[in-house]
Amino acid sequence: MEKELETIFAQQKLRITRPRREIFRVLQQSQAPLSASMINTHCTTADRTSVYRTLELFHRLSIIKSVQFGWRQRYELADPFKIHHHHLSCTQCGRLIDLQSPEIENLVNVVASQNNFVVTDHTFEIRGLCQDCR
Amino acid sequence: MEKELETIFAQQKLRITRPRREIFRVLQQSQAPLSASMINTHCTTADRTSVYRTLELFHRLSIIKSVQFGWRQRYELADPFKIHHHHLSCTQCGRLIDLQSPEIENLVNVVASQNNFVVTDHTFEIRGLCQDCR
DNA sequence: CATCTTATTGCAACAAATTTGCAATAAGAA
DNA sequence: TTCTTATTGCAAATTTGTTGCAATAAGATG
Repeated sequence: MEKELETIFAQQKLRITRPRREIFRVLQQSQAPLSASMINTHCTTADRTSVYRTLELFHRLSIIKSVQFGWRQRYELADPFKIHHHHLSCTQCGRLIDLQSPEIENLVNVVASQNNFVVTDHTFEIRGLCQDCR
Repeated sequence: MEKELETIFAQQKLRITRPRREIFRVLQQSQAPLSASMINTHCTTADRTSVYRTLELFHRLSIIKSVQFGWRQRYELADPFKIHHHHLSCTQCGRLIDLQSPEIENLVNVVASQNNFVVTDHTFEIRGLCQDCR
């Protein structure tokens, strides 16, 4: 996947730098989505400022996507860098269940073409109470 | 819909106050989702603090929901107060197209019951380039 | 309608999160 | 190895979000 990163960067005169590598790795090694400040604390070398700037860059390049996490937002790697999935999220205990569904992928395409949209990404998330908390 | 508000509040010893009314109205009159600070500037009487507190309260009561808007998150009225819908969002120009789809609603229920989940809310969002920006 | 209880507000002071300007640094092309 | 310039780190400024608390005002009650 570092391979893919290089490809993306190569073109638009962007450089693969140490902070960018580190932030990417942090995101990659995390199971759950992370908030900006969590990413911060996981980065030993990259400066706070770089984290924010990199996060925005990654988002613009669709390398990461942001997802709802409780009342706030967090980030995780996007499609080509992670197996595409969605979330079932328990509002009580915070549990996050990954979910894959061909039907959704399908629906995305149908809806998009109906609206003349070129899809780059999508999000599907169900919030509620999990088995244990219901 | 003010009617519904009253019903919700009546029970749990909550009061319908001026700031709460104002914030609700601001949300109601807005086409697009608003950020906390946008809501702030639209409120003439309610204090910043009240806005934050009210937003959290409304969220807990499922009166509003938060949605992705570009890189950040914004709020809009939830189901009973607005027709349930999803978003097609253009990453280029920021355009937001409302979308309704019975299939999604359906899928939500199927997936949820497969996982023993009690659904309280869900999000579906497609990001990409709109007709004009593609 | 006056009164009483207490949920809610506004404010001021904090604390945390995010942004900006800029000189120093280091990718990566030549 | 050199050179260009994208990117970084740092310090300072802003913007966002939070907390404690006395003052206020919903709305229940008589």
